[in-house]
Amino acid sequence: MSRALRDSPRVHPETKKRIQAIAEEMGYVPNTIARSLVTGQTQTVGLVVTTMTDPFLGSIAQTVESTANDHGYTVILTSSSNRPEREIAAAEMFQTRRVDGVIVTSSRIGALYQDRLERLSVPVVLINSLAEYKSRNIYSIGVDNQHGGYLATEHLLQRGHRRIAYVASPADRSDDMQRMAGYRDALTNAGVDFAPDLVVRGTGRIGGGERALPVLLSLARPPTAVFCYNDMTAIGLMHAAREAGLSLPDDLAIVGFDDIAFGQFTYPSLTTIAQPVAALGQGAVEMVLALLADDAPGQGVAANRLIPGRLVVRASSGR
Amino acid sequence: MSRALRDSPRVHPETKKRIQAIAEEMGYVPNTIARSLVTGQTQTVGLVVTTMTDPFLGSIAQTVESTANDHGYTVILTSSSNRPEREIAAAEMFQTRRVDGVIVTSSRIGALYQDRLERLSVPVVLINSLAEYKSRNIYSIGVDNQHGGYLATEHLLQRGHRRIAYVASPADRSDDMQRMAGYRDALTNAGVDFAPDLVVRGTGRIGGGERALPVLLSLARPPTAVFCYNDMTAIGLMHAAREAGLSLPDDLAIVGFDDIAFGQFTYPSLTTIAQPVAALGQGAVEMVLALLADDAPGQGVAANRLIPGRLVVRASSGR
DNA sequence: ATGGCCTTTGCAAACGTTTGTATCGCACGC
DNA sequence: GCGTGCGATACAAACGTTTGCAAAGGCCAT
Repeated sequence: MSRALRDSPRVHPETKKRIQAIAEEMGYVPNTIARSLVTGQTQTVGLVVTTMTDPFLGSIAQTVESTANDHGYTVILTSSSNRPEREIAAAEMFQTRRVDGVIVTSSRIGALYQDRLERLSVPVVLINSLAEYKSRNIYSIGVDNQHGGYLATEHLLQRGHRRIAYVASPADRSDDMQRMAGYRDALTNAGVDFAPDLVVRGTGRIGGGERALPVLLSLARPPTAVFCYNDMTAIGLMHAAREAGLSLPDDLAIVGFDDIAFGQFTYPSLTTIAQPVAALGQGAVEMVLALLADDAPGQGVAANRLIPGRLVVRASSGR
Repeated sequence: MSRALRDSPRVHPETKKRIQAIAEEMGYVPNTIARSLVTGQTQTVGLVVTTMTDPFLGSIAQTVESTANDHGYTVILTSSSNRPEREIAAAEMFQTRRVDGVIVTSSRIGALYQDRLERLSVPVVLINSLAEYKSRNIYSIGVDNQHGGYLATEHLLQRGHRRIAYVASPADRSDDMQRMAGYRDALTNAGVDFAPDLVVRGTGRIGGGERALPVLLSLARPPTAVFCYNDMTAIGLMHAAREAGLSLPDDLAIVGFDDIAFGQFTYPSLTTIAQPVAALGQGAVEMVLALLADDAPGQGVAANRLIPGRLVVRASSGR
């Protein structure tokens, strides 16, 4: 009977119609569980996200869910809150649930975590993160952070700024390092010396940006412009600057990274590097699917991808 | 062997230890699929969210995932984008995947959709939404919208405002109607006549707030204060007002609803009604679990709940 | 030595599918 | 009348668990 509802070669189209009608009438609903047990496929991908509270990650989750759905796959959601034990637990859960693939966003992939992911022996695609070491079944897709950092800094340089600070993310995240590399490249290209004291470590969240302001203002020669690791940081920084009575963007020009929707509505509106959100979410799902379809890994759709970001000029970087 | 890994009564603790050690050594990972097939429980709840892009819904998703996880349940995510056909598809998917329960957020539950949900014959808990008609297995938890609307309006009245507008959500959503009822109650209580032209329909998103401004300003007697259906609407309205050269909050006092994180960082910072996000997400999961544990529906944890919101006073409503 | 209790071990049914193989009936062309 | 090919029909194994039942073995009190 399963043939009548799915296969074609062996069963006459008309009989198929008839059986489907009867099934419908009886209120028959196929049981994916049983199906999965025998086929060894769950038509399921696991998604790990650090926090859904961040609207950028929310957008990623949205496109991942949507394109997975379009391909007949279901998404199992876990949020790690950046806590390693939750990440490990998620990996174990994926294993017991026999997901067909895994997508991880914006996490720093520690050795322990990577080990777990590898042992799943299903395709793993990292969005905006890098594995610690090369691995057979771990692939990645991400924005070109270095290029983005370059664009942002170049933009500020073109506006005439020479003392440009960088408010970084917490630990040594790879995306942060790359954005900073782009920042340094742009400075060097313009003949501006890199000054280590102009790099301040934030948190990637609003509070980090707020706390960066006093540090920057206390410098002997404070910056006239700041490139921030992400929009949340930039928003925190702008907020603190306004509280401190600074006039934006005249006293301090600011550029963020991500292009979250709110950037348009901050005051002043936020100049930023737009992440190709749809391309990232969609691309990640398509990579997983290609790898499942046994496409040659590392080639075509299944190749690691680096997608350029786009400078979005608004008010916070001056006229 | 399954007894050794789970049950206690029949197997000696020491033997249990030994067997677990061997299982560990062999790299044995239990197969939830097979387990579900025989037990008829998937340890899974389906979550329907209109869009993950809205940070309020992201927070809800976050707490739902987190507490479900704490109870050993896994979350299957779907976002409906408010499209009925996706909601129907989600309900069908939940059925084929045999989820143990379903949580739906902020959706308007049409008759067709409700019918599908009912046919799942598993507990369904609605967050901030109302079913069209009573049903056996559909329960709800939500913020007390009417009370919230009352608090917001009362606050503006206390600030001396008499012409207070309301920017509503799109269709006849029940939460919108309740918030507006609270708004009217507060006006009546203060002896202020309700003026229908002071109610403008928005979209629940930023654009709706932006488009409401010209409508309000074109009135013969424009409002001096506005209560908005939600924070996104308020942010759009504030943005448009600033663009129009109005000085906030002096020219226009504004109150939102939800208390999304960004409200602290808008300019001016946003006075709003805080939703009890954690209580909603956690409560919804606990209701599903209580209903699964066969607790008497409608009583104790399994009773429909209405949780009060809280007025958060910031700058946008004036001093 | 016998019976009773407890722990361990073993076996098999069941869950709801997919999938391979076998059988059957039937119409067709030779 | 006979092989051929095709669609329908039937049957059974397999997927990896849980769970009930039976049997076996050890220990103790009688």
